[in-house]
Amino acid sequence: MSVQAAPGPGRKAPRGPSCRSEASLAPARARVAVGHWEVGHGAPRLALRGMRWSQAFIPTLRDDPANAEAASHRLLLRAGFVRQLSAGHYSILPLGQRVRLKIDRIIRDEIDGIGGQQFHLPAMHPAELWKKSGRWEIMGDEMFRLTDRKGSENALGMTHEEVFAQLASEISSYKQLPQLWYQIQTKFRDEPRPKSGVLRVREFTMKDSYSLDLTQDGLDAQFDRHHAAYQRIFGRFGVDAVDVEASSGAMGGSDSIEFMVRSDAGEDWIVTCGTCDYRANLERATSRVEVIDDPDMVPDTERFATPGIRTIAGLADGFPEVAAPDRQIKTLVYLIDGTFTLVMMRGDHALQEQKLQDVTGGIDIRPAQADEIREQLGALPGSLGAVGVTEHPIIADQALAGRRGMVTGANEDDWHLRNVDIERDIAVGHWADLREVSAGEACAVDGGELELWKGIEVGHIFKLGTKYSEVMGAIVQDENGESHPIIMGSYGIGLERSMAAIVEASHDDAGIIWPWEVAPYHVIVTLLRQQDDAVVAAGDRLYADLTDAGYDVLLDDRDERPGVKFADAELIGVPYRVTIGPRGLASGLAEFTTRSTMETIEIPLDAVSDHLP
RNA sequence: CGGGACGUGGCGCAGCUUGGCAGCGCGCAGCGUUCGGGACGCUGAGGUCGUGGGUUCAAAUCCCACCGUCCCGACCA
Repeated sequence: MSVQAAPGPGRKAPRGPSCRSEASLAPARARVAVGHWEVGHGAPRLALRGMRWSQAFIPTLRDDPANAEAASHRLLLRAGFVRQLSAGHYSILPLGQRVRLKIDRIIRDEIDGIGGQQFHLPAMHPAELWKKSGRWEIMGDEMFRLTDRKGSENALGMTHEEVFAQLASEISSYKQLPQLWYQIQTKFRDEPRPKSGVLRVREFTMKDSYSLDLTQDGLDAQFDRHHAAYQRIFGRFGVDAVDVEASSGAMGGSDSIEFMVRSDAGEDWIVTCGTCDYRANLERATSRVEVIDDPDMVPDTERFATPGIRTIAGLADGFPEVAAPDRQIKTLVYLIDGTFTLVMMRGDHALQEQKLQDVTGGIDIRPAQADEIREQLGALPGSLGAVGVTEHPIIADQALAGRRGMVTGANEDDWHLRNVDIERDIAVGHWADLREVSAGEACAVDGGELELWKGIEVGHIFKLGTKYSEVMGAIVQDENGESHPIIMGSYGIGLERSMAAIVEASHDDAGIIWPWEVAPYHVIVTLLRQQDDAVVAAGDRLYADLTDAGYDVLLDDRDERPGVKFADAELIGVPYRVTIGPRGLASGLAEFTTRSTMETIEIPLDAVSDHLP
């Protein structure tokens, strides 16, 4: 049995002998509603209030929905936590909302705990604001834009640096700093491809905080406090969120740390060392490159015919003595904001495009097309090289520094050059780390073996600097009367994504296993034999007592067979189940089942709360 | 944006090749039997077959266009 109709307003308890239960429940509910809603820092429990399943809208599905690949997608759908409205837009159902509220409150608890002040900013922003920061153009198609009746352009906020920085322009003295501002708001991003249920969507809730400081030291301190708060937050979510070095991407900024939950449903690759604590996003990760023995001196470069050869492997096969892959220069061509740019990698190394974007500061980066390359260089990919090229910028990966005796394309199809001495023969404009790390390589820190795994980004903190405060005029005077732009930091956590990450990390074949602090209910009281007055009475009493004690309790009072109730309880993932049936009740006993282990013990009915956290 | 698949009661699907009463399982409603791991019987309710156009006596089925959804890739605070 699964789909339950929502009760109409004022509808009474289900049929059956429940007058007594209503009487006993009423005072408990009223007290819970006012007594447990407000939660201070370090509150032991985040209680909401109880519910009878017979009146709840918990549309569980008996079968797996089609079109749901990721475990979190499948389970959140099947267990009745979310429903899809359209691609990238999900309705959060009551169970999901309870989890989200708990996530929300844990976040507020911890951010308030480091001095955060909560705001609520508009989701829709005037275009001018984004034009001022330059991001009206930078954000491109990823920003939802709309025109109002007056013809004014607007955007749906993807993030709120601009709005907060504009508010910060009202601060004029160092005496008002530092500040920590945050909000929990809906963000809109026109993702080209929403996927994996609630993991990658176009409309989602984010906690975004912004630190405002006079000095770099102040920023560092707030950054570190956030780092610690995030570790506490994800700890309370019950997930292992690994903090990794990251690229700050299009946001600019320096230090950047992402919090990643390991999952194959994730979309980021993370590199970790097996023997030390080095860990980084693949977009940023480095590794130790073995030194290649080069000749001290090489003769002048020399053309040689390479008919039909277009690949690193082909050249290495054809000329094994001179053109091993680590002796070749791979020349890639990119258009970086329209500038035709040569990018050189060692033949056996791969380019990490995000690194290229980070070092060039480019916004629009794409590989050049064959015809564009032929027009500029006179040859097609497979025969390209940078020797003698002076009219285009050349960026080289640092693994090529100082190399001699290299082979590269001659910018003429079917011809290559040998004896290339990079410093001597190529006008490298910029050296940088551009190489993508592979699994099994040696850690740059201690030489340990690097591992690659997929993760879900649930949080990201980074140091913004003064970019937004400068454009928005958030300038303060220090104690000497000198003006300084406020130094900002930016810190985000995705709420629904966190909910999905928790499910990814905590489920089994039967369903979700909610960690205690984020569980929609702490306990489910499962009644067997709905017709048995004694069972109903005992259930009502336990429900009232536990609710009274501050637990979130779901009373499964549905007239269903036991198998259905057990299966549903496991599916929605309530941490503890208390089963009351006529068999045990005769001797005052109930069954107590722990969802995570599925262990069941018999305990006295009046001792249930002794077994709860 | 490129490649692939799909769109038929709430969910999962068949029917389309070969045009002719819109079906099945689950779920839902009523009655009865049952009741500690997704019961059973009987009786019912529920569908613009994604949308628009075309072909035809007749379209879920054939043709065209569009829309939507999912998967892979590109993309991506």
